[in-house]
Amino acid sequence: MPELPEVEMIRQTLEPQLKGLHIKNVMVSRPEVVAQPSAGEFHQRLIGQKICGMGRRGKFLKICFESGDTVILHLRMTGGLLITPADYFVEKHTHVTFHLSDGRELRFSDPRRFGRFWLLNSGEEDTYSGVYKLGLEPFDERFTDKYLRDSYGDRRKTIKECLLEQGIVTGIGNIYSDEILFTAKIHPRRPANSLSVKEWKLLTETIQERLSFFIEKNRISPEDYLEGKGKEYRNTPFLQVYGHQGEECPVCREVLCRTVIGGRSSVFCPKCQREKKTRQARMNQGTGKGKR
DNA sequence: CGGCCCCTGACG
DNA sequence: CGTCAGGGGCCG
Repeated sequence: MPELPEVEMIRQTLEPQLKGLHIKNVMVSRPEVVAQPSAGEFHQRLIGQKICGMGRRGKFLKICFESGDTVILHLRMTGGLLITPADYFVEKHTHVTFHLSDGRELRFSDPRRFGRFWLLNSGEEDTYSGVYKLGLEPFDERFTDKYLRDSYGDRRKTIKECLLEQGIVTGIGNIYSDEILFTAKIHPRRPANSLSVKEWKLLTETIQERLSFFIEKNRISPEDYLEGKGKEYRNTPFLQVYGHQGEECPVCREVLCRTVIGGRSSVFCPKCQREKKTRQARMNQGTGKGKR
């Protein structure tokens, strides 16, 4: 469920609270959520470790320990991480509980059980979690319009599906791909190789602008985070198209359409995001009109 | 590549 | 009851 802005919000909210604490115990009630190593080893190896920070890579969260060991976590669709007092109501589907040295608990809950943990030893190469397959962070200085164009420019695949891949640029999911393409006025079904140089540039800028915007909108206090059980995100009031099919486009008032692309529900404005270029647009491009 | 799978819960 | 869900891996 969470995409880059939500995962970043979780990291920013939890890191200051976890930093410096020790793991007193680890309870795993659903061993299958620990992908690597075995749940037993996961438990044993984490006891006594001191947390020195948290990180994020794409939609993966990392908990870093002073020993150099790292816990990697992917929340997938419905996973949530919550720091609670020990006597706090235990949510249904709580699969992993870390007992912390300040008496509180770090709890992982996930109704659908798609979320996964990995534990890497200090210096161990990560060949399990999938982090190694990820492309650039959208805020990496190497992430440029040229990079996107060079990576995708020859693909016939739809631009929406390209954005959902994590191997070129990472962190964009189904909601933000729709939001980004709407803002950039690019139809989600456009083949990647049909985008102009200008559109690649606009798309690159829009990816960074929209993700920054939603990271800002997601900022939350630890109290509100606990209140919302770590799964209540603040971005929804600011979504312009996702979930708004059948409603008016906030820009042109045309009715927003829903379709399925790559098996994923996609919402777009048929007027702002033209699938085919209009005769006028082709003429403008052909004559170089609008340039300079 | 598309299609299916992993799961539970919300909603029509 | 069927369908869908903001993710991703695997299989033919």
